[in-house]
Amino acid sequence: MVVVRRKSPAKKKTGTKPGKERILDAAERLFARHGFYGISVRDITEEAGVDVALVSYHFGGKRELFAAVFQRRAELLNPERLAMLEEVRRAALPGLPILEDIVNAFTYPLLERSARGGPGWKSYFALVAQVNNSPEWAPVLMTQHFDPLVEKFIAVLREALPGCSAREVYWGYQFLTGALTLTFAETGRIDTLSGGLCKSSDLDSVHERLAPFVAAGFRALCTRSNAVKRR
Amino acid sequence: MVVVRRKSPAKKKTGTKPGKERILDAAERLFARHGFYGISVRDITEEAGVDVALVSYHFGGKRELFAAVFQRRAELLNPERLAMLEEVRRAALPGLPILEDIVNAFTYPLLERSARGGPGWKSYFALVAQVNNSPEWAPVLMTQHFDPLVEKFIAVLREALPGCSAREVYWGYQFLTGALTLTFAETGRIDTLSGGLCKSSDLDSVHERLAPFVAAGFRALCTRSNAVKRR
DNA sequence: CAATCTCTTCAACAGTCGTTGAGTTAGTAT
DNA sequence: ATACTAACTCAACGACTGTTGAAGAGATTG
Repeated sequence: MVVVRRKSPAKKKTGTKPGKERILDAAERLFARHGFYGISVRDITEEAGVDVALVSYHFGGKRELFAAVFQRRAELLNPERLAMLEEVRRAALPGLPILEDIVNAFTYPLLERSARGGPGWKSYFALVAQVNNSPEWAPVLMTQHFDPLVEKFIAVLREALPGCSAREVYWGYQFLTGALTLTFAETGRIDTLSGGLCKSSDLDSVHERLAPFVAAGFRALCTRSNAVKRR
Repeated sequence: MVVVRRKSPAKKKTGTKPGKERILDAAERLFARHGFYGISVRDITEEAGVDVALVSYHFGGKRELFAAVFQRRAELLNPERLAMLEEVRRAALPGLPILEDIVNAFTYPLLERSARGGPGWKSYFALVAQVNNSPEWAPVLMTQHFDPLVEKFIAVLREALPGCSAREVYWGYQFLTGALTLTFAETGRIDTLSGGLCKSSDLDSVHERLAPFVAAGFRALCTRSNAVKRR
């Protein structure tokens, strides 16, 4: 990528964060926009105001830095999502939770942080969007950091959809995660398409709409599969 | 990326295609997997069995090659999608087309070619998936090559959803395109998640399910927005 | 004090990057 | 035959790539 290079060596910026964290923050921002190969370690360390060699020192190499960026916030996120899922389940006892609440437990902690968690979270979810759609990275990073949680969600979804075949639930989950991650990419396309009526960054609007949309979709898949069976 | 380099200059492969087309084919395959920055022009020309300089000669540069790859099949695709949309509209006269048929006109030409159009088409849609989720490329390439068609689809969707506010339709379209493009990425994640029950490459399964899912989602958005208004 | 440790800087490495200009080939038009 | 052109090869350009080893700074520990 084209980046204006500082002529004099970039000294530490105003912040007093240690170099390791500054590198993670800068890498998050830049990887989110241009992907793993679109950014050099020098782009990152100059943005962070530290020496190039620190990437190898702290992380071992560029790939490991990428993995560390991906891991950092996943570890903060997943316990909260799991707790919210359990809470939804508990609150519905002795009955079963409704679909909309399950979907919300899956999406709300993400949408909330992307909307109001600060620029770091915003970048992070844009990065997740790219990784999730990459044949090269998704099988490694998404599977490693998110699949254990996803399996739990799908188990609860299946509980809430008795009589619905497992395949329908898996495909429904695929559509859900596709809709969600494109939202996180915030490419601004819906802004221009709608002539400014909708804004990519308006994640509250997404939060209002995604659960009803997806829940209705799940129910349609189930009635469809039952109709096919009945034939 | 790591690629085994041929020591002796790679001569033309068995095919007799002209170099320009061979470059487009190779670039499509490699860009789809590793993105624009993840592939060098030498990776491409060696895969194509032609000289490095031919990229600059035929296309002007690497970026222009990327744009040409993206454009080539978009031009073949969009007329067919538009014709199918018009056909759905005409067949419903004097009434309005049903949602499922509109969604199918949008998705079927894509899913059909990705499933049975050959490896070139498969790579192409995987590339579209990555571009659509990239803040760097989507505003340029997606907007340029697909937005005129998308606007027509959204216009017909609004006809078929009378009384539904425009914002709901735009958000519904966003969820649709997110679900669709993640499908095209074929990352294999649903395969491992489902323990082999579902396969990323099984686009017929997607074709059966996407229209019912999305149509139900659209309807849910509309009833939701009307419920909010009525308050 | 000296020893040790972590964090950081600096300079340099071998290799790869996209692009270019000059030259070759082959086919067509004049 | 000559001239022209499009398609292609070859060698090289300067810039940038990720990584490394040696050295230094500063705090902590013995």
